[in-house]
Amino acid sequence: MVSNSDNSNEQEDFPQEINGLRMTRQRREVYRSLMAKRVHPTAQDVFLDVKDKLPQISLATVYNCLEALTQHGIIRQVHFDRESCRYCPNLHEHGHFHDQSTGKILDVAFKPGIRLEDFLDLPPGTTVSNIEFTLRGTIVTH
Amino acid sequence: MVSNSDNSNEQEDFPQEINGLRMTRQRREVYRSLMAKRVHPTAQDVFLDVKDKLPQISLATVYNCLEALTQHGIIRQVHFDRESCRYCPNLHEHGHFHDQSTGKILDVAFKPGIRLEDFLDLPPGTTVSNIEFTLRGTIVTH
DNA sequence: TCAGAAATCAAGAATGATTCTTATTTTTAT
DNA sequence: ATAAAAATAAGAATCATTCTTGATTTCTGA
Repeated sequence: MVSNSDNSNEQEDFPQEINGLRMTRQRREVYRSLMAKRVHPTAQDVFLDVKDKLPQISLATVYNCLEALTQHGIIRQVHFDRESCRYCPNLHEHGHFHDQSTGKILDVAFKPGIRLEDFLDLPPGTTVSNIEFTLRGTIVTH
Repeated sequence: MVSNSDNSNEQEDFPQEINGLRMTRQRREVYRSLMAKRVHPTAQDVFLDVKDKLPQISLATVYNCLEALTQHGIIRQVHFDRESCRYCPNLHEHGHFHDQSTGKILDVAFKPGIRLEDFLDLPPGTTVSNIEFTLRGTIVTH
């Protein structure tokens, strides 16, 4: 492995730790890539992007980093059917719209103040810990 | 292959065709299984269940049947993260709740008359062709 | 009714995203 | 500075799903 000894000191403008997760060189670049592009990339996409900065990084490490970031609540996974998992650094509760004409994936916010019970018939006693809301369609601009 | 010559006549109480899809012996049993149990089974689950009636059926055929039924709008796929795909014969617009204490998956109806724009900030010009709404959590019964 | 065409099926191989394993390197705590 | 713990790279393994192929069944039109 190439020397990583400057790992923790290189980036003075970046926290050493987020939500209790140590920001290693690899995790930092993976997170940076997600924040900079915001295109809901797959692990493969992130891998290719981060390679410019860290040419020796492996795909397995990208998966490890994405998993660690997800487990610590720093990013979220986004699933469309059983396609490759995508990642999103937007932590606000929101859904995702896949525009089938452009292929782009957009964040879709919930109306402010709305609660699940306002639009869903949930069984009584339900506690929801995780929500995934995905839409497909097209956008007509004129 | 075991003779299938009684294929189309065996079930007099079952339509020969649904939404333009010919109901073969295999498709009929797959669909029957989904309708009878309503537990959102995986392809593997359906395979094991249908084997009682059609011992010679293959997993690939179950996948083919589920795909054909899905393509003809007779059933729907249900996805939780990247777990095995599950299948649902309820065609009403609805979401799915995975109860993490029991492992059960429940259909969750939308409030009657509600529209997406009522609770979502969709970009103008959006046409939604497909919705997937999945929740995880627990239910407290007392 | 019968022959050829089209559709369906079974079985197993192939695919592809993700996870796992292991050896190495880096970081942390003493 | 050193031993223990954590993280990484590389490639093998896994597993749901799809694909391929040859056999079987169903359909269509003489």
